[in-house]
Amino acid sequence: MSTKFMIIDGSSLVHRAFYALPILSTAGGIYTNAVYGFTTMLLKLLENVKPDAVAVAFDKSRITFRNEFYQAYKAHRQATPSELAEQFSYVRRLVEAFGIKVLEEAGYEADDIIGTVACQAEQHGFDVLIVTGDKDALQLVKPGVQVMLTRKGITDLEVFNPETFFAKYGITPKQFIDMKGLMGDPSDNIPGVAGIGEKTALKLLQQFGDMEAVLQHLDQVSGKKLQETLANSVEIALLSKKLATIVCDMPLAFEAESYKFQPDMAKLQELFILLEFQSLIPRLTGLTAGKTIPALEEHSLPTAQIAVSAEDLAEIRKSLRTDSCLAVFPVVSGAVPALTVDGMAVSCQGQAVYVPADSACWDGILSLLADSSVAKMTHDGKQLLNSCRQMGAPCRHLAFDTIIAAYLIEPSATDYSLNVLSHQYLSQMANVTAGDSQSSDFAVWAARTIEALYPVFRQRLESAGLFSLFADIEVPLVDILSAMETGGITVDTEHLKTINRDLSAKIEKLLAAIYAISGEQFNVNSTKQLGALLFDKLQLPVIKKTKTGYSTDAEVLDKLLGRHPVIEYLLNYRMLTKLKSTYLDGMGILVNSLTGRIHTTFNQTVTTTGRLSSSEPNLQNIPVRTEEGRRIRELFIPGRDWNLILSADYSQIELRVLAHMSDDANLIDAFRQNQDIHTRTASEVFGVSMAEVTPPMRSKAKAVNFGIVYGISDYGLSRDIGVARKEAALYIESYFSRYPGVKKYMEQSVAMAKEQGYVSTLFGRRRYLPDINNSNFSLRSFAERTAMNTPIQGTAADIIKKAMVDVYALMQERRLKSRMLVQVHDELLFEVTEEEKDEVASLVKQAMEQTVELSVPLLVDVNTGENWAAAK
DNA sequence: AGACTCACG
DNA sequence: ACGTACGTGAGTCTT
Repeated sequence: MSTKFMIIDGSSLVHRAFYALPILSTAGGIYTNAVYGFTTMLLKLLENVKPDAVAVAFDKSRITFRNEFYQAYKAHRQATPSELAEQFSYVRRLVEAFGIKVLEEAGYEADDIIGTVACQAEQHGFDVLIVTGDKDALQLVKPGVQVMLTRKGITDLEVFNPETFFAKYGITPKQFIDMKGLMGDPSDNIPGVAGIGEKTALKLLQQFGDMEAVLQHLDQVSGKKLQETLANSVEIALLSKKLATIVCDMPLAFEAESYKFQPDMAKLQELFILLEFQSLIPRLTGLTAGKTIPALEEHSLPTAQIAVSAEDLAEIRKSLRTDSCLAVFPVVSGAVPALTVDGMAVSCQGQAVYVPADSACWDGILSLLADSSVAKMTHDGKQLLNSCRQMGAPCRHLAFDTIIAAYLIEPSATDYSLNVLSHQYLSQMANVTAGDSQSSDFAVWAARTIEALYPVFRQRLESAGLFSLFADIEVPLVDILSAMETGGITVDTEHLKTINRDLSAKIEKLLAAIYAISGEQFNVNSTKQLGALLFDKLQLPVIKKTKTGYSTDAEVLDKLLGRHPVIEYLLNYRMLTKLKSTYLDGMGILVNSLTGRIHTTFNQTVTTTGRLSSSEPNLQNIPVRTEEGRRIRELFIPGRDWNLILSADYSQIELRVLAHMSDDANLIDAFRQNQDIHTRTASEVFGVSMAEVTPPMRSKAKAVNFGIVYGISDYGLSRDIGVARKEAALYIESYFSRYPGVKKYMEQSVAMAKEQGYVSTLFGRRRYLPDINNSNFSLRSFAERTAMNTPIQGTAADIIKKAMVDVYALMQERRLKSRMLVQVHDELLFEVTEEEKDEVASLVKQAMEQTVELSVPLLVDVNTGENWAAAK
């Protein structure tokens, strides 16, 4: 197989690109259109030609040896515009990052270097390809040397070999020089013989062969006039030919090794980011595949099952610099706690392999994962860590998770799949195997894509001030959530069955009573049928309507209480069936039959505020508000090797955060004195002493406090506490006059959102509010309330997340057996041993209260019990 | 798939 | 005059 040598006329292509593309510049004002055009061409060439050796030649100066004997050579050329001149240094840096040798010599044009190197390479047995936009280079075509010429623009390319050249021009490449000598070339200021054009030159050369032959046999030239013209122009003809001749014997040493193409992926990514070539980054990943590392080349990518040897992994390990990351992407099936790992793709600087779990060098992969000196990046680190926990293999030093990065950059997005991210951030086409995340091809693509996304995300995180939140809180939390999911929480299944039987009996009785009172059997779960009974047959007053009919929700039923005996039964029925279907039946089937535990999924990228969410089952909405509901909490018990459930919850964390962020003196005072905040608010709003606050006053004040946190509106408050809107407005006015700092803070939050388009938490987490200036009242109001609520809810979320990181680290440090089980926004749940109970209680309380220092103290209540209900 | 209802913070 | 309290997930019925 022959080896390919590609020589590019950098000067020519950059000029072409500059004039072919509209002026582009980065946000920082760097002009990039020529660099961009050149880079896309270079990438395309590397992809299509797959050269083994590459060089790029540049003109070094305007003055060359040709000026020595002909001053006017290229003299009338316009000066390079500064917009283009500035781009050459970036082109050079790019070429160097690509690991491509740059050629330039004082006194010579790029063409001469190209001619010289082309001849040398051809003599060394290379297949040479010259790429240029300058037709002059066509004279270099010969067996073993092809010229690729840009036609119009920069994408249309035409390849010439001796045959295709002759077919097109009817002369040989060597004669091309004679043509130019005779005709001249106005663009280069080559004079040529006056009065000889293309037709005549062609005729002469076809008859005589070359210029020298023409001049020696002037007598044989047809036409007296032409003979005279030529005779008078011998010197100028020979000079013109000399000017047009590309030098092929410059004194240049040829070292084949120095032209070997070896891209530096890290440098390239850096430059692409700098120049804002995001869309080109993924093209880098294909560059070196199976190319530069011989050990990998043998098992050439990307076939599905790749046998990888220990040496291959050693190569990867070798190419891992201390500041570089290993991208990993596991292929898994099933879910926690019955997860199977089929294999894993790993990639380092574009060199990727897929290793099946049953292959000989799987241990090599596991040792890479366990090696804390090798930083890992992945997409969905929790999945990776769950996989490792499943195998009982440690995975150390998770440094970057693209799913978390994408979430922090854009928390309102709903789809953080790699496919979407590569499209969104790398402008990459959808991966064809994307539907099959089980496939090894997908995994290899995924690992490379993660690497390509890394610099983009890293830069975005840093420029948005999100990196510390990312690296110090969110990424460490990934491992903790994985541990919590894998560990699970034990459920008392016997007790579950008992409660379920009990509930079923009660529901059956209620159902019978409902049928008896209403005089008909119907589906009570159907709001449509229930509405027909209540509002058509029984003629009860319609309190509220929904889009599709009558509303029958608890609020409506509450208002109908006493108007008909069936209402009370319905309310109870609703409550009990909810408990049964969602919490007993629904959760029951999710208890693992082997471990007796439930393994929820904690989602770290769902909420727009920064909170976690929990699903399958949702352990963050286990009933607590009613007596019947609290029985569900009795089902959550410590595992066999533990003794107690410990619960630690922040007291009024959101209002404390508000006190801190608003810097309201009155609110701060309330918390510094550790007063009952709702009583204090009642005293302020109603203008009475705290001792005079009555229970209804306190309850109203409590609603006001909630309203404040949610982004208050008189309408919402009036609806919640059942007073006239005017009265609600009065409470709000009164509140703000007593807490002016809070009022100012809320106004600032909205103003900030309107100005910069987003609001942020104490830790820098952002939420964008595109509707904040919308002319639609409803949408705008919603955005305004969000602007008030998100910094508070989000900061509280930041705080408990940071506390989890602190608590987990301390528990590991002290090698405690007790384990963190669940997070419920302001509460952490643990299973603890009797011996560790006191230590964990004080450790947790301390860590949670001290994780951040606010202008008011954080207060954590800790309780233990034999189950979740008892730990209150 | 969307609406409704209801569980939690 | 406008018309929603903020953030979630799950079960059930209807279309």
